Amino acid sequence: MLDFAILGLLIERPRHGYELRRTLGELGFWKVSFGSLYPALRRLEKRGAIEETRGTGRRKAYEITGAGRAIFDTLLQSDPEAKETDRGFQVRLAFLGHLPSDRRIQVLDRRRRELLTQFKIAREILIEARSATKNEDRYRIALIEHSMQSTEADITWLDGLVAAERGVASAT
Amino acid sequence: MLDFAILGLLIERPRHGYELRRTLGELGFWKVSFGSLYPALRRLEKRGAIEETRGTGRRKAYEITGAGRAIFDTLLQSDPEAKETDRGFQVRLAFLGHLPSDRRIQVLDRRRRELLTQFKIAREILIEARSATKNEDRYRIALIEHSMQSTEADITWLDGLVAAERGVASAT
DNA sequence: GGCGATATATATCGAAACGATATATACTGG
DNA sequence: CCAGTATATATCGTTTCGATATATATCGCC
Repeated sequence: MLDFAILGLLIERPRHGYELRRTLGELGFWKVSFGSLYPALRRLEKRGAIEETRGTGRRKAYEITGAGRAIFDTLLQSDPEAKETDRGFQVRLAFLGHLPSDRRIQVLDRRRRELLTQFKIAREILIEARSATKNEDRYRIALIEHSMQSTEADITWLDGLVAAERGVASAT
Repeated sequence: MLDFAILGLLIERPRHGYELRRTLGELGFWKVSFGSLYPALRRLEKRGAIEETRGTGRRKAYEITGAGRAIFDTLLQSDPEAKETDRGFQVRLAFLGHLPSDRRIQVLDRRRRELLTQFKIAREILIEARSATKNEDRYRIALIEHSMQSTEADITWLDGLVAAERGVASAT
């Protein structure tokens, strides 16, 4: 997934390592560690997906190659029914603009179904936990409740994205 | 942090590996993989923090030792000002009942400050991103907005926990 | 009662990511 | 011009992941 994210950012324009890290953090993904980033760049280089070109000063600018674009496309088009991590979805979402509108809705919809399942499971667990409460489990209960609330909010947010997408799709 | 979580759960009662994994997932932490869990158990065993005792059938029940309790306490009491990951906080929260009330508020408060910083940073980034919009960055903007909303909701939730804690503290 | 399907349970492998740390260079204020 | 901070690359050991293998227990059902 890190590879996917790096390639996606490099499609826009060449960037150096430190900048990739910063941008990744700014997208709200996660602040990837150097111990992840630089090995990832070596990896992509070895696969011929990116090329190093000297930048100003100490910087090494990286450019995406044709092969890199192909890899990005494969990842972008990959099965919308397959399971995905939270981070995986975030990265996919960030580059969703590269897909045609109907495919976008597919991706959003799958995510919605996943979250709904999670929500239902959490609800079951909460009922269970509440009935077996030992008083000092207060914070455990709070944790489960909060995870439910977050999931619910995420679903609502997704609904908004789908609605906006349909609006755009029908307007064209 | 996984070690911390395992010890915390084993303090209540002996559990076997699979059960630990399930419980960890139910607490809304994360569904830890077997490739993390079983090595973690070996690690803790080697440190003398836990002991294996045959359970029914194929199960191996693990019990916490005195040394294990000591390690748990050290982790629990560790510097409330140190940086912590999201997961780290979650685990700490789950076992917050083991701390006295005033220390609990400290932990919640530190987290609140961290989230507020994150929120402010996200706001800056959003302003920046909006002004530089290239239309198909729509989903990127949405991602940042959503991360802000989530952080905001988390802060509100924390405020509720602090209020409840103060209520309990003053009621005693 | 038995049998097939599913759930439970432990384990391991290679790859990926983490967190800490080292080091060098560029920028900035006094 | 020089000290302090921000930028930038890199690597080390450890942890975690995701996939997969394998064995046992349990449950539905004819």
